[in-house]
Amino acid sequence: MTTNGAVPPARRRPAATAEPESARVARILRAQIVDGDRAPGSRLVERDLSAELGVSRVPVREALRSLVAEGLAVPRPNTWMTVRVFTDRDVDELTEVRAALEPLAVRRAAELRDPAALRRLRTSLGAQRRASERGDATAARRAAADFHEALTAAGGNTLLDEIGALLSGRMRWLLGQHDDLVEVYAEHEALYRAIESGDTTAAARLARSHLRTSLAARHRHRG
Amino acid sequence: MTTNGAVPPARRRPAATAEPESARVARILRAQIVDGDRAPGSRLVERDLSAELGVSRVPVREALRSLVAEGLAVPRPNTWMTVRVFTDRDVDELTEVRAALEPLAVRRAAELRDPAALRRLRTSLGAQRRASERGDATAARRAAADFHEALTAAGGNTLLDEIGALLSGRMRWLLGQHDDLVEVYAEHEALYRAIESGDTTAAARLARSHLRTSLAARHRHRG
DNA sequence: GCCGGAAAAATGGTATACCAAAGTCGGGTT
DNA sequence: AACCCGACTTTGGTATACCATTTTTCCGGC
Repeated sequence: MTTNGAVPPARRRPAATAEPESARVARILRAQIVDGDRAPGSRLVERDLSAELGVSRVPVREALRSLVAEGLAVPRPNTWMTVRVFTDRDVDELTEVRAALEPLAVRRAAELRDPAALRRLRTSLGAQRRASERGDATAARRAAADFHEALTAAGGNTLLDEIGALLSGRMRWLLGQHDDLVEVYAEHEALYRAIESGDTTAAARLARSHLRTSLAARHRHRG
Repeated sequence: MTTNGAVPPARRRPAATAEPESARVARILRAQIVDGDRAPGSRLVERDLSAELGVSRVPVREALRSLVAEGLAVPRPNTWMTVRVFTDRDVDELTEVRAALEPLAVRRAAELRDPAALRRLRTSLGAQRRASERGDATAARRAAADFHEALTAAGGNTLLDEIGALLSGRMRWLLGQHDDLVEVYAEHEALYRAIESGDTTAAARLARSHLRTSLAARHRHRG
């Protein structure tokens, strides 16, 4: 049911297979979900997605599993999955977990001050600044999410980073909910400076206040 | 290459399919790994496992993905996975994360005091007591791990519970490393009592000291 | 005997086709 | 209008085949 109706044995990727199809599919679907192209609650049907993306069911299955793990898709036994509908409670839970983990990661980052990690932080920070200056909300959100991922990575704790990956999808969705990009940027920059200067106390404190700010922004937006 | 050499079209599950095969396979492999039946570093080959467990490659793949997510298997691009070899650093990282999350879960559990959650805690606690009294180390470890999972669930935070599931495999492995079951049981019991009585402060404090104890036990064991 | 590289085997990734069980949905009945 | 039942849909599973890459084996040169 792919696009071929005449090609005999089918000649696929003639070149390098750097990234597995499943990863590519996951990336596409993830982007569509966090960008709102796929409405919360809408169906995610394996066969349909296979046809849409021109791959077989196998990689689609794998991709959907990943999305479930990231909390972006909700499976129901023997039926189609749906795009997750986030509730206020989900946000509260995410905030609670972030409040426990981010100060930890940030403190360790300020202790380590790993050059490569700092560089990565600077890169996403710069992208975020440029994007928010030219009013590109999507790019700014993406960069802000990148910054958060760079942050958990900078803590040097692989496990913490793994959990960060688990939270990544939710974070990107959350970032998509409020649009005070300038405020977010300012706080990220302050956070970066505290880390760069090795001020562990200030870094942890800023991480906590950053969390309060985003929570306040959300409440403001929802009345 | 399965086990059939004569069975014509193959007759599968004739009965209820309550649990997906992939989940069953994952459960089997997980148990084998944490119980040490599969040596750290040993190969996990899809085709071989398919044949061994009498299922096709698909559910085996899914199961292996789960194990990777739980940190019990390590994938290498385009080749077989291996059973994870845990290092001291892995333990330190796990401890760091647990130190951030468990006091949180335990404090919330003491606030909520949900009857069903308390019941579940009591159940695993009782199983742990009985197992350690009769010297059944494997059962005691299993019960101790169950207790920990019940603990994260008792916090009422779904996301926290999800992360708990992610750490579950590592936790079970870690529990398998030290054998002072009686000490672990005593601390779990104290923790339970603090939660049941709603003493949030004591609960959080006990969670932290429990962590210190298990870390000390490990150092003792490794000189 | 040892080393390095070519050939062979192993292995994951993907595609197709089918089947059975469970869930969904719509229409008819009361 | 609520309910029940049957047809359709969809997932989960199995079997088979093929390719590309990696791993292993083995053989000849040094």
